[in-house]
Amino acid sequence: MNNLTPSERRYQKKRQEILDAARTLLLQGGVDAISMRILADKVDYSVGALYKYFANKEEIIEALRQEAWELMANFEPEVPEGLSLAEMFVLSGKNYIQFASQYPEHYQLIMSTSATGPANMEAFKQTPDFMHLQQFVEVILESGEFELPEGYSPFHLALLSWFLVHSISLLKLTMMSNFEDEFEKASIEVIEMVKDVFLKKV
Amino acid sequence: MNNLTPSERRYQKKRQEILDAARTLLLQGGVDAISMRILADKVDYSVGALYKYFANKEEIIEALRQEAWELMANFEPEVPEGLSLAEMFVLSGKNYIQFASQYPEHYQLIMSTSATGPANMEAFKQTPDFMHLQQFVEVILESGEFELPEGYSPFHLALLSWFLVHSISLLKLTMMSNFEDEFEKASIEVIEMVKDVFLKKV
DNA sequence: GTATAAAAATGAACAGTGTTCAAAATAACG
DNA sequence: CGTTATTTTGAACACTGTTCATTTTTATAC
Repeated sequence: MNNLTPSERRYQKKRQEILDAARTLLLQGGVDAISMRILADKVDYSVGALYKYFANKEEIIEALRQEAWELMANFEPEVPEGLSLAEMFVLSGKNYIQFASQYPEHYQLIMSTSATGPANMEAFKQTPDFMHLQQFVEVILESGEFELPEGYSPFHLALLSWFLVHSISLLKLTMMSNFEDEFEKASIEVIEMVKDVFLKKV
Repeated sequence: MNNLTPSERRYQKKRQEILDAARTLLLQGGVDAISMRILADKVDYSVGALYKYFANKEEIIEALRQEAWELMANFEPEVPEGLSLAEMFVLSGKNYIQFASQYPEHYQLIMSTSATGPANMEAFKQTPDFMHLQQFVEVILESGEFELPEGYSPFHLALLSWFLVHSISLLKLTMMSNFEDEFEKASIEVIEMVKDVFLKKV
């Protein structure tokens, strides 16, 4: 069941302990609050010892970013029954925004990916969350509830939707943080307008 | 004409000199490249002397941010004659994105406004660039080229447009920097789709 | 159980960062 | 010129991430 040597087990345990402390610091004061010395204090270690478990600070942050991605992937608030696909379109937008609000540091960590982004458009399209979004958009279009103007593909609508929720989530945490409730309300109205304007005319 | 004392003139001149050097550093390596010691070197000053001209580093950055806002406000690429309002809608989106591409450090400086954002929605609406955008949207709607679904105001369309160009500009500089051309192409198609879907049906 | 070899933890040191402040140099004014 | 203000300096403080020789701990062999 456990084919690791005792020393390997201890190693992994300590590594996780460091990561736990780093996550606590992240949640307390954002990514800038993660300091190697403070981190060493929290896990009752010397500074230098941390570098036996992680090559550098960025590797710790990268591990937390990975965690954040998984957190977002597994974030699935309850979906009420009996909704139309168009209504679910709005709801899933709300859910995305809700995740960012509920886990602001995690969300910002995910989005501050200045280092490693997708290598090309194809790689971005295969990002789990965008792929999921595009598939959902395709379902709505095939159902006939939504209708695209001539010359555009589901990809365009998925990208539009992603721009929306991405913009709203990030702005809510930064520029619009002084009036986030008012901002979110207006933002959701915008999503609803997008829904209405893509609804198939009878 | 010049009612400043010589000492005041020298003071302002030196202040500008510091700001010029700071701008150079900004353009070379982004906001993180602005270091007080390096800055002092560039203007041939001691570190401490800088603090007679600016209270702290953030005040220098804030001054550069102010400059960046003005730069963006005065950024008006040539507009071809004989375009329809709908076509101008797409073009002004392109122009916004072009500014961000042409002045990436300035644009990111503007958008990294985690410190000072508008105090409330009303203040945001009166931001020069958003006000300009909303007025333009109103013109298109009044002309009859665009048509809104029932229950929405020009504000909603202006906000949607702003979300789009904001998202595209920022993503192009960060997450999608590995394939910015491909990304911009797809992004503009999204803007065109938004144009098409709001076009008044005959 | 003890000696030996390997792995891990330490704490000082290095090169940075923004900021402060007493002391020295310069400018302004009577 | 002498006195008072102002300006400039450079050292110091409290941080930051990272490295490394030295010590301590753990694992292995006898």
